[in-house]
This record gives sequence, structure tokens and C-alpha cells, in this order.
Amino acid sequence: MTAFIGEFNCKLDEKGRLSIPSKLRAQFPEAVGNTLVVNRGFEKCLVLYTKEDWLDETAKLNTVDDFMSPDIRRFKRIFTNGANLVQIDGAQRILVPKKLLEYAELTAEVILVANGNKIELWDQAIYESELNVDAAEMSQLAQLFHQQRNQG
Amino acid sequence: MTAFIGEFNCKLDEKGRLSIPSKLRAQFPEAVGNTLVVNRGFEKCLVLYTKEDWLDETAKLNTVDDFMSPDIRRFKRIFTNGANLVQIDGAQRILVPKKLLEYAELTAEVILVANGNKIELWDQAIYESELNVDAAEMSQLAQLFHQQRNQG
DNA sequence: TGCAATTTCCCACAATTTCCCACAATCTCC
DNA sequence: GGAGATTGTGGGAAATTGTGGGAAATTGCA
Repeated sequence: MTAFIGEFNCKLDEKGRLSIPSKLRAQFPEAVGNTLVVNRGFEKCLVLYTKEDWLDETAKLNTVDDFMSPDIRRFKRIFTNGANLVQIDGAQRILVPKKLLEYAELTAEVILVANGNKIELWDQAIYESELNVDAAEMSQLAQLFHQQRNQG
Repeated sequence: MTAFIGEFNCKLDEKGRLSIPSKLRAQFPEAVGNTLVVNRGFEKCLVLYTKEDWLDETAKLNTVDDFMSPDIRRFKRIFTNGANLVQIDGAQRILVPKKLLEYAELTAEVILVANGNKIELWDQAIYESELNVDAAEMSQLAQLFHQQRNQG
């Protein structure tokens, strides 16, 4: 599994192209080639995976048979909906599908945030408000994380 | 097994023709040729398979013997009976049989969603409501998935 | 057999995507 | 700090794709 590190400011041009900062590009394993997968995130953001990591994610889903139940089918759909292949062009850019741009309300200023094997894409303004927590709230969140972690 | 990736907006024209986005077409193994199989989905949608994957599906059905029960025979019959061969034409379109269009209530705006080795076809409005979950429901679905997965 | 409906095979235009180049900004190394 | 290399940004133009419709060929039905 890939583990990306870093946070980057990027610009989206009028054609919906987003250039991948070279610092990030350099972290891609060579095998990635030029193909990535973008999908909707749970929050108002998009998520970028290498194709391999995406297939790993979905392979998990496919261990459960569709005949099982409507809820299983629904869960799989919700999880995978929106996924799209994108190609990196000669100038290290990807063309983000319009639908997804709208979903995440991406305009000109985009923030890329590495997060494990995922890279999140946020509209700058939305990202800032997402990060806007005070110390008390942060410590509460940490507590919650700790609890859930021990529950499994 | 093929694993398709992507979600696409497509238009169905007045003749019932649906064009296959080139991004999706490019994912078909070459051996596919121009023949696909459409069938009813369990939900109000249609499902598109490569001919090979369809044969795998039906092979799965035949692992349970017809002698078993009337319900088994009935299930197999209903499942198989909606299946139709369709040809991809020169403009990368397929002609979706009317009966199936009616079944899935497809009108002009259709969404193609890859789901493992299947491609689902949804009416846009219906698809959106299928995907519309709140956080509570989602976590319930995730739990269910987790259980089923461990049961096998 | 003849009519109506469907399907296939064309062509054509509009929209999108890709490919390419060029310049500006930034970084690196001396 | 400065010069060259690299990276980021923008846009033009060609190629590809999506969409629609006309008309011939085929099918099904009466």
C-alpha cells in the first residue's frame, strides 16, 4: 500500500484540469503509470487513489455476493459510486470529471491532502472551515477516536 | 473476471439507443467483440455483462440443482428470462430492448455505474434516491456488510 | 403478400478531450 | 544573487466522441 505525505495548494484551470505537484508525483510508485482513480469522499471533497489501491479497496467489497441482500448491494453501490479513471497528461495534470467538481464544489483554489493511501481534494474555503476546530473540540474528537479504536 | 471502474452520464435517444462512453468501452477486454448481455437488475435498474461474465453468472445458477425445489426453478427462470444479447453499433451504442427500458423506467438521462464485473444502468432520478443515505443508515449498512462478510 | 414497425447502417454536426506548444513562476545550485 | 533547469499555467488546434436523424433493409404480423 502506498502512503502519501503532504498538503499542497493547486489550481484548477477552466477546463477542469488539476496539476499534480511534482512533490506528490514523486511519491507515486513507478508502477502507477498514468492512471489514477477519483471518487467522491464522504465529506464534501474528492478522493484520489492509485488504481491498484482502488482495486484493493473494491476487492474487499466483492468478497460478499450480490445475491446476499438488497442492503449489501446498496452498500457496495454507495461505496463505489462516483469512481472514475483519470489519466495524467504530459503536463502532470488530471482532468477531473465535471460531476465530481460540482459535488465537491471545487473552483480555482484546491488543496490536496495526502492521507494514507488516499489523497483528498478540497476546495480551499471548505477545507479551512473543516479544519477550524478549537482545542476543546479537538480533544473531544481524540477521545472519541480512542474509544472507537478500542472497541474495534 | 473483469473489474470495471467508473460512473457515467449517458443519454438514451428516442430509438432506445444508449451510447457506451469511450472510457468504459476502453475497459472491455478485446475478446468481448461487439456482443454484450443486458438483464434486469434486482433493483429497478438493468445490468450489462460481457458475454463471458454472463456465462459465468449462469454457471453459478447451475451449481444448484433444479430438482431442489420449485422456487429454485422459478428463481432461475425469472433471472434468466430477462437476459438479452445486444450488439454494439458503429457509433458505440447498444439498442436496449423496450421491455427492459420499461422495467427500469429509463428515460433520457441514464447513469452507467461499474460494479465489479457488472455495469448497472439506472434512471438518473432513481439512482440518486438509491444513493441518498444519511450517516446513521450508512453505518448500519457497513455493520451489516461486516457481519455478512464474516459469515461467508 | 403487403403493411407497419423495428433495426441497421449511414452521415453530419456539436461538444469534449487530447495533444501540443509557449510563457511565467519557482526552485536549485553555484 | 543570478543563471539555468524544472514546474505550473494557459490556451490553440486537431482528433475523438457523443448525439441526432434519414433512409434502406429486415422482421413480424395480419
